[in-house]
Amino acid sequence: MKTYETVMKLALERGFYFPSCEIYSDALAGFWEYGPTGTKIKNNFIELWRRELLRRDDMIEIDGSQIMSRSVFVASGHLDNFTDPILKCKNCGSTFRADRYITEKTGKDVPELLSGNEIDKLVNQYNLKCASCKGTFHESSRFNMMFKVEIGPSKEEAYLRPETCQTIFVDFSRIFKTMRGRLPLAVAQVGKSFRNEIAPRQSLLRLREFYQAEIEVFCNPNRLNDLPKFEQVKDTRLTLFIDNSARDISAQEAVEQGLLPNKLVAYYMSLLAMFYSRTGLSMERTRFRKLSDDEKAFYASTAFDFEVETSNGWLELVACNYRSDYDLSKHAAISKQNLNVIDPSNNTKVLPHIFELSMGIDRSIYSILEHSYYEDLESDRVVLKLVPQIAPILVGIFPLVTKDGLREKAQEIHAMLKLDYPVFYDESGSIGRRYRRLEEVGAPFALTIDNQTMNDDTVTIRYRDSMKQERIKVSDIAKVLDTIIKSK
RNA sequence: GCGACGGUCGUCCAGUUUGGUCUAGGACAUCAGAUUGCCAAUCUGGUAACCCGGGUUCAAAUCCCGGCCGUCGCACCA
Repeated sequence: MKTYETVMKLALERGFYFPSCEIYSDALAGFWEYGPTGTKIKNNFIELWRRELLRRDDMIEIDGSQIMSRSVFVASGHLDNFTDPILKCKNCGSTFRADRYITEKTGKDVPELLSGNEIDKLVNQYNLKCASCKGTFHESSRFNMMFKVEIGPSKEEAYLRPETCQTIFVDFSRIFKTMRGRLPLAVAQVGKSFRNEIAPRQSLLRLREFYQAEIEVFCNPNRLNDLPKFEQVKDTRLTLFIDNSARDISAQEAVEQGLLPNKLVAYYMSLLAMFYSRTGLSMERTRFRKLSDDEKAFYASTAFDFEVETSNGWLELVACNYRSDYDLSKHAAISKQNLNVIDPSNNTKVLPHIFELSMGIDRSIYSILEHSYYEDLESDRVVLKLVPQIAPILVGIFPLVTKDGLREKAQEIHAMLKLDYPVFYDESGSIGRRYRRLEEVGAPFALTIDNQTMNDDTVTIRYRDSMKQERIKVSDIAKVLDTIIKSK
């Protein structure tokens, strides 16, 4: 059974990921490290993302700061909207989201942005008590999910970014000019974001410090259906989950039937689906779920979550948000910069709208591991069926025995390949044991150097999933590996 | 953040009820040597742990208190 526990166990045993600072007893929840194997998988995932999304669509990529000034988050709305009013019980310490709690108890609609004084007044007026123990509340306070940092000796107020996209927004003007941009322009970034989660849980699934890969598509809102390259993806099958029912539909039909608002949104959602299908996720266990109004982020006008089914239920991997001009208009207003650009197709000035694909990398890695985990009961083995592009090791190189010159021959082949391919040399233990160890970390191939190698310069290549073996020439190894890696 | 339960080698578990025999044991994994040589073979030897801090006691893995972490439930999830 592929469960969270079995994947977690493998991750700990094989160095995929593990808790941060674990040798100290005051290690904090919500922080995890990628070990050597996990780092390779993560890097491979990001490289595949670059290949299948950025290069395919000629996107540009930046790498921005993680600490950003206060004004950025005034403009983005995070200082207001990212802050929850909290009621804390004096007696048992239970905390409640103040606005929702008051609404729930009194039936009154309470705006989220109510001041602390007004909240305390309502609490007194209705004589609200703690739901757990009937205790009285402290004065209401605010909890901000952003990590605040102090810069320099004057302790200038700044924040760790809670989403990577803000750097793309604030850099937009310069990027557009220096890169001779034209709408639609997709700008991508991979990096860390930070959120002070109240209850981080389940290792990579809810972290306080986590990786995002975000793509922000700047577009002319009047030309969302003027997108010739949509032709390339119009037949892509998408699973749309709307109003509690799933439908499998082509990108073109989805636009025609109004399930997706326009070609631009459909185009990028199609690219995203194509990318994930290459990571080894089981696509029949994924869907784009349309968010209802009360689920949407405060900046989104249309929102789909790309979700994957795991042993814990459906998990959000990617937020696909049509953010309209929310971000650029706010940044333009607060920074007093003009962020309009010219659309040369009709020489009009526009403030671009933004459609974003905001991917959670850590969750994606976990989901790929879980979907790849396979217990082969017949052969009594655990196999991680990672695709070659994601696997931390592409091929293991094993001398069948260490005598008769086989060790030296194997080391020679290893040296020949190691600069160009992720290979792994191993001569310890029986050959079967080495195969087992290799497939447990998802390596799809093994090359075995045997006595015949010494006579005719061929090796066996063993396929992880079928356990079948073939002989290939040593001089052909690179060609065979290239074919595998570069397969479409 | 609240509540319940839990935390012992890399992993899984025994030991805690009833403090002493625990100098903490086993299995798997791992390392070295021997032997074998195409699917986790065998033998020998080794490395390796009581979450942290305080308390009770002649004596603490074991009892008590606090912290941290984990699982689950509630709440939260921009």
